[in-house]
Amino acid sequence: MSGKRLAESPAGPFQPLKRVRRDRDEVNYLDVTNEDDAIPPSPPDTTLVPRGATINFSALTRKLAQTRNSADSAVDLSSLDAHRRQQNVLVSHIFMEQDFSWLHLKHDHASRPLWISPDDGHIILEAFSPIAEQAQDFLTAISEPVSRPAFIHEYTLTPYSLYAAVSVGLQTEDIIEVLNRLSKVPVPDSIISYIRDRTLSYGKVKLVLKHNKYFVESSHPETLQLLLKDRVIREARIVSAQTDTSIKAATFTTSKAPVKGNLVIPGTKEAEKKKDEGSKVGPSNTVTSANQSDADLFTSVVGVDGDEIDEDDDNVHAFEIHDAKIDDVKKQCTVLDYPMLEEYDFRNDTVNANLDIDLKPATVIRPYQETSLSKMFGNGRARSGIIVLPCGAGKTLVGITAACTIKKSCLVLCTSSVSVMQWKSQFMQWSNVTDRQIAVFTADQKEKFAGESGIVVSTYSMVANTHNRSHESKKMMEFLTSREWGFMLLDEVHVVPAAMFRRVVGTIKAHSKLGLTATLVREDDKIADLNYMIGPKLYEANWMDLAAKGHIANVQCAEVWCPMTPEFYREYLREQSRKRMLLYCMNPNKFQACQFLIKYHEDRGDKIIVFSDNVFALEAYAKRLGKLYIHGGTGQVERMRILSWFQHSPQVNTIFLSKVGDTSIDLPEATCLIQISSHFGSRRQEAQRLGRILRAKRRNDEGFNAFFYSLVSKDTQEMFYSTKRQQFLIDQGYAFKVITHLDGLENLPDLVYRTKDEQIELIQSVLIANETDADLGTDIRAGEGDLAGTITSKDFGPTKFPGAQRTTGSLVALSGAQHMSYVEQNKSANKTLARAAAPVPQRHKVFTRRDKEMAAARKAARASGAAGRTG
DNA sequence: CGCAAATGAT
DNA sequence: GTCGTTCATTTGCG
Repeated sequence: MSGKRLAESPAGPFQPLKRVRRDRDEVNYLDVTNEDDAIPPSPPDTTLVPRGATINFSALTRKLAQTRNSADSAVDLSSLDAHRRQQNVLVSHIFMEQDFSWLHLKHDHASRPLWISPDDGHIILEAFSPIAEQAQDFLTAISEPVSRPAFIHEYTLTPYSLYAAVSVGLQTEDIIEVLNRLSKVPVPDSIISYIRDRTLSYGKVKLVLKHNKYFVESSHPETLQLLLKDRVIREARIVSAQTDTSIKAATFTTSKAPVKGNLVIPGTKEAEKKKDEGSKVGPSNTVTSANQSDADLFTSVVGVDGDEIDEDDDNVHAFEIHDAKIDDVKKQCTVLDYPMLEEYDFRNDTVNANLDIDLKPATVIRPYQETSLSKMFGNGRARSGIIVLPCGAGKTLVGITAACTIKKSCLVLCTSSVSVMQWKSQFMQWSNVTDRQIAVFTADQKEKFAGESGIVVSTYSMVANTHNRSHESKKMMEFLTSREWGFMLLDEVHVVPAAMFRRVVGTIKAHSKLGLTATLVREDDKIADLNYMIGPKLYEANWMDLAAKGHIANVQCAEVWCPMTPEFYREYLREQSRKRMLLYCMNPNKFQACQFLIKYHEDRGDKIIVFSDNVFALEAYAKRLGKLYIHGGTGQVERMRILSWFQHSPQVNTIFLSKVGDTSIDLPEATCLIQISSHFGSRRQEAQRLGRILRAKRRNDEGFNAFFYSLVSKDTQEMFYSTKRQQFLIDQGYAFKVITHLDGLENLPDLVYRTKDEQIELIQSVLIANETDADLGTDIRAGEGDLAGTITSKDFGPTKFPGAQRTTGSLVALSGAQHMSYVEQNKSANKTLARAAAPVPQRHKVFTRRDKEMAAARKAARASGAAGRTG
């Protein structure tokens, strides 16, 4: 089935090849294989890789991921030869275009896991290598992961990734050295000079706050000299009395380079040890577990002693600059290709009051959380930067731990007010922060913390908003902007590059910033801006690794191809693009597939979330299948009620969600996710949705899986979008299966839209709804309140409205009293509800109440007719 | 509570 | 490759 997909993708991944070194041909390839350290003829068949490791790795690795499932079953030992031949045929034409076979393999290349492309700095990691995990640690530090499916990982060296590498303390020559040790071929000169060039200028300059003064700091005085040649930077400099008296004007203040010292990140094993040892504190340069693991990497992989890679110069040099000109200097440094790292020497900050918080004793953080934090606090200061962890992997706890390490005033920003509340409660849960120390700042609540220092949790829009501010907000904003913050925590940091939100970075004075996100991708090109706005990416977890270690769920991904029924496809071809969407969403085959999957997983005991971007489709599906749903129009109270039913009641196992589910709703545990409408190709959204089922609880059970289905109508635009959306997940190593037939679907009792008549009815309702929505739109909504297309989930629960009058009105509208065009559609909707309600053996009280209300409503409607609506 | 306006992501 | 629609969020006001 995957094969079919391959065949159908028009261009395939192999088409857009760069035409490099066309003169290369078979001869060169043979030259290499004839060397004494020729590749062994037996598996693992690395012989394929050197020729395949040419270009367009992304496409290749992605395709490998997609075909992995079929390949796995197809390849056993007996057919390995056939498989290899097949692979050769598949990729052989590539070598005509580009060939690196002139690179000399080291004699022991088999034990080294890396291939490095001389052209573009792409690095291929053999993930099946025994030292792959250590190599991966190193690669994540120095390069960007491009694609990480099961066996072959691809990384790329970029200026920013090297910037990040330097910022976590790696030195230029060490990077080259380790790379060389891991590589099957000597690191190409082009790559060496690339690394030297970039690391020479990047990460050499730091912005440090010391005793409430800003310093531009560097280990290299000549770099500071260079920067001072720039007018903007020169004018920002404060020439202190001390330097004035010295003979040379260009002398900088000099001090010992900082070491991590006895800084202990709370919640780590180190912290435990400290507690046990009591007062016994080692020498200032204690080796932490994080340092230890780094050392392990270098010694085991590289064979270099830890001492050798220590910083060669212990002195740092600095000049002071004006507080007010920080932004200018930062910008200018970026322009000059010397982006500044921001570091906060919080332990020596005596000006800003300490905040007395700590993690609760019982709180222990996970290894990868510790690793990410060790990147941040590696040298005893707080580095600004971004940490990327999948949803459900405990981003919040990382942020809280960071705050508890810095122990200064802290500002937390998130996207929605729901998140604000969650952050506050998480702070209360994991740390010993008191109610007086933590305050929230939203439209509803405008608090200030008591005392010198504290935590404020707010939203981006609250801080970014410039006009139309209420009096209270103005006062609060003055409070926020007037003081210095030790730590700014940016939740969902990928939103910050947006025009409005990026203002907050400028308006708030924070000494260190930490951005958290699960998906560091945007569909525009603004994501790179984060490098200078917040800082480099300090750590990015590999989803597959976390899943393998049981921290997040193991997810089975599948794309279900639903053929369009002839009637729907005819209309699809005829309609304009806007209505097309609705048609392929409402495809009866998709409807049935959805019903089948829900039934199947409910029987297994799964909790199921169904996503639909399209609200009309969302409501239609939910009503037809008799499930609860939430969309943007659903009130806050209603949402909470439905979510808690979903969480606690064994009768409510499926809910339907619109885009609201993407962010800001803290969804309870779910183990199965179905997408019925995902028409725009947003990788972030797809990843975020998948993240909804990653939260691990029962995940340590052997063989426990979560399920992710994408329902796609065949031969429509959806196919294109679906592929685009999946890219992020495929790069994370997820394999999508393609399902074209659901076994047993035909035999499902109560299968919806089984007959042609019902399908015709559906298509008519779709077309009519489309028109009426466009024509009547707001008029009807305003006049009738709850029209068929606009009612929300409140109709399923106890109604919020005081009298039965309103309920009656909405149901009369539902049954289509006012427009003939609604009759067919809504009669069927009512029938559906009634039918779906009846056969369920154990009724939740929600439904019994609803049944009663509906019965009463019908009775009232019969008795009073349309007149009843006027109330 | 409902509305409008602004903004964001696609 | 680009264009634009829709649905979501936030805020303050009446």
